[in-house]
Amino acid sequence: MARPRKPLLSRDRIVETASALVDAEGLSAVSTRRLAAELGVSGPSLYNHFRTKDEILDAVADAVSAKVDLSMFEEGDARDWRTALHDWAASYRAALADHPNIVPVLAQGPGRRPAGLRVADAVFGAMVRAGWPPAQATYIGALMRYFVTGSALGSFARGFVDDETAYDPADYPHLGQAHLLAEHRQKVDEGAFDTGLRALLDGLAMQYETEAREKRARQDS
Amino acid sequence: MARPRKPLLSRDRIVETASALVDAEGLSAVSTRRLAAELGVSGPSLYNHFRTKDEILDAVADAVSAKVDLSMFEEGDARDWRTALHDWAASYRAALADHPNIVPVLAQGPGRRPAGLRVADAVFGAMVRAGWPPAQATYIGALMRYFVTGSALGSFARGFVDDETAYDPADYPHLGQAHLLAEHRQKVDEGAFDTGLRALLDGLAMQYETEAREKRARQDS
DNA sequence: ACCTGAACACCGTTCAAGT
DNA sequence: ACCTGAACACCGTTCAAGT
Repeated sequence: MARPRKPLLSRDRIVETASALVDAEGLSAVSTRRLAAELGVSGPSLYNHFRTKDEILDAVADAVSAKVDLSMFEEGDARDWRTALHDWAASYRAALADHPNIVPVLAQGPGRRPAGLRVADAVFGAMVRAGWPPAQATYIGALMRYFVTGSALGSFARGFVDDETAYDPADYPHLGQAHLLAEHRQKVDEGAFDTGLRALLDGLAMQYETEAREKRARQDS
Repeated sequence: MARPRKPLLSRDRIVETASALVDAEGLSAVSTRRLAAELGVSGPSLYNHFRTKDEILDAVADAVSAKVDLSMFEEGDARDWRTALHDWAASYRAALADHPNIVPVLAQGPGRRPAGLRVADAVFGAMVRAGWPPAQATYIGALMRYFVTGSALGSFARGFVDDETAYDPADYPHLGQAHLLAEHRQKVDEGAFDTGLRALLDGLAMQYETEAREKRARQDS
């Protein structure tokens, strides 16, 4: 066969197929041979388009980052910083929840992934524009990512086992209902996420007020 | 050689050696053959002590969970829930920071790992005792874990590249200083963690006060 | 019970060969 | 430029054989 006159592969087609495979069967199902088979080519062909398998997975992760809504951070948007942060976090979480198997890659940080960097850039810029000092704006981008990726990676309920015998009351006196969590997992995950997000935003608002008060005091003196 | 009269291996020795290997060279350095070589045996020997390689990594992760301080959640401890949560989060984060390479395993949730379950049990029990409704206590255990594991996994600064050319100002207008982050990474990570933890605890304290007020109102009527 | 070597069905990646 | 098969140096795991 050798070289076809029209390329069989493209970066986009590889990423699409890899994404579908990750979603359907998990990260561990992605081997270069398996992915190539899915694409109708032989394993080494992929290396004409990506340098390593990790680069392919990075591209899959970045495609998820690209789906995160950033419109609330645009200059003209009417939302205040707190609402913007809330809406962004919700969109971020929804994007990860749609593709939970790739979250371990995403959670490591943006690295060189363009969409991941775009997210970091947008939130930092918007927080500075809203009056946060640059150092605090950096912290906010980081801590929000901690929380959102942590929640997507370690889905609380999925992290417990659906097996009553796993939780001996002698060992874990308070976990009597833990095996039920798998049942309610969606409710628990949502409740924990909403509670945590509200707490974070309430707490940040308090710090913002404190800073504003101090700034006014400095100007008055 | 065959069977020696005194076993060459034990679960503890395997976990210790695997931990050292993970710390020194990362998760990907742990293959059953490599680990066995490190222990002076052949690869399949490990299967007399663990059913799978994943079970070994789970045990390595659980050894880290076992180092998390839980004394603040004991019945006799004088710390209030907010201080307890703060001190626990700090100890949790320190334990993970000592062994960053195993965090991806830990972040997936406690599963069947005894020390991980003990942590979940302790925080849930203490929050209920402090007056939180059980559903909220569950959420608190979950959201704190989201934040702590998220921060350990996705160390913000490590997630950026130490390379100025990676951040074209045309693409990322606000990331001009991003390549400097690697330098300050410890400061950024600590600042983001401290800021986020304080915000979370401030926000939770607000919710606690609201609940307490509502409870008083119900009792007065 | 606990170790061994051989074997099975895989991996990621390189490379010369083909068009 | 873009695909191929062959090859290299690995994997996790099973299993019969040894004591």
